[in-house]
Amino acid sequence: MDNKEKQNKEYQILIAAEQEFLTKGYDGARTTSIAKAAGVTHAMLHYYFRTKEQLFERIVDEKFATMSHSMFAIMGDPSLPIIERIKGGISAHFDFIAENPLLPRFIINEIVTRPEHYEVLYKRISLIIETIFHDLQFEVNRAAERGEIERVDVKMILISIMSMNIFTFLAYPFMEPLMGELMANRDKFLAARKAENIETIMKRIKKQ
Amino acid sequence: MDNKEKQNKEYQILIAAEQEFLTKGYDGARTTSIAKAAGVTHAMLHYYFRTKEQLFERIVDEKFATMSHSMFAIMGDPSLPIIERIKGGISAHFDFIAENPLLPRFIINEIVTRPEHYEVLYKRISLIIETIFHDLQFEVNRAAERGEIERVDVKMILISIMSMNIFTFLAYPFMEPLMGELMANRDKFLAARKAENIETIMKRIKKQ
DNA sequence: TTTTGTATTAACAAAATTGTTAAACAATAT
DNA sequence: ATATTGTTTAACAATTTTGTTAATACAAAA
Repeated sequence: MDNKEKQNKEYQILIAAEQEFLTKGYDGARTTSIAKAAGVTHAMLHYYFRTKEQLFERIVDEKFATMSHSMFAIMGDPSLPIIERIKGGISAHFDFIAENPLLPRFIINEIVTRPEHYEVLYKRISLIIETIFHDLQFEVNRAAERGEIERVDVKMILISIMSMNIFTFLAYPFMEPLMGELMANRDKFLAARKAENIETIMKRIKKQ
Repeated sequence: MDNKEKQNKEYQILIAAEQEFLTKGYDGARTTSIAKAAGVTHAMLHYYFRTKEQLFERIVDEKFATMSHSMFAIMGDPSLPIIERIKGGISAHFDFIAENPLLPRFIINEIVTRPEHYEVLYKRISLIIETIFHDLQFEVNRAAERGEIERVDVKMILISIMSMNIFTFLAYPFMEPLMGELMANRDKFLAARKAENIETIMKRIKKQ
């Protein structure tokens, strides 16, 4: 985004819309509120995007693309030994969500409340997921044959990784007031949580 | 709920409201839609509950109570050996969420979008959590001294348990179309997932 | 059987929210 | 300079949604 874009009203509306939709969801968002935050009259919003629905679609598309990227992060670096690769994958995925902490709730709410809209999208993401699965499962099987790790179902491991990484941010506002000292310092907590997630998965796959 | 209650219009409205609020959230819910589902005119809804907000409060109170119960489930049976106790706690917590699969999303959305409403509630839940923590941490420390398990931070373990158990249901509609065979049969998948969560936590706390 | 309180309906009112339009204005090309 | 095109504003329209009210039916108590 160059300087022109920053002053550009259309762009300002997109920025404000992203914030509004991510925090309040489609139903909770108000086009007037978005316009106000963007510093334009609400007629401008309709001029550029016609309807609330169309503006929303723009944000959804971008957010689903972002989510695809987070899937790639979990894949790790294929040139590393499998243990290091999985460690790196967990860490990269965690960092990715940390930079997009509002993303998981947004995606989940969308999918749950309007599943019918996302059939096309599923096909795109399915391909990514299948590729990651096969590649990782192949490496895991080889390492298991060499006796380095346990023979595990990679799909289950990936679900566990996503669960622990994503839930950290999904439930953060809920847990924070409940956990006292443990979460007093956000950065410190997140670092500890990332280490814990890695440790948990490592222990799950390592040979006893 | 006896037969009278089932025919009772006030009760019918509560049933319909619960369904509507849990699936669509406060903003997405419509009082007219609730009234229609309950088989009454929407004036009746206002007659019994005055405002949408008050009707919502009723549902929120009940759901937060349900959530407190889920916390107790995770505590397990204190008369069992620590390993069995934790296994039982994970299993009971998983089953509890399985019976209330819409609960986590509802609670998280509420807390995130209106944190200011819940200060009173936090105090109540904090007490529960603190009690569970101290009791479990005490048992874990004793078992660690006897060399049965690793010395671990129970708060971290509990967060991991909640993450894996809750995320299963939070993201189910999202993962289901992506996972093909693995999730073809819901009951089978849930059983496998529960076993995986228990296995993961056991490996995390067991002495190598 | 009168009275009293509760339940119910239909019509209406108020507010919020999204969306439209005509006219003014600015920028740019011809 | 003027025509053209795109941008902006203010006022308005339509719809949806929540909430109210007056009239009425009904059931229980006095």
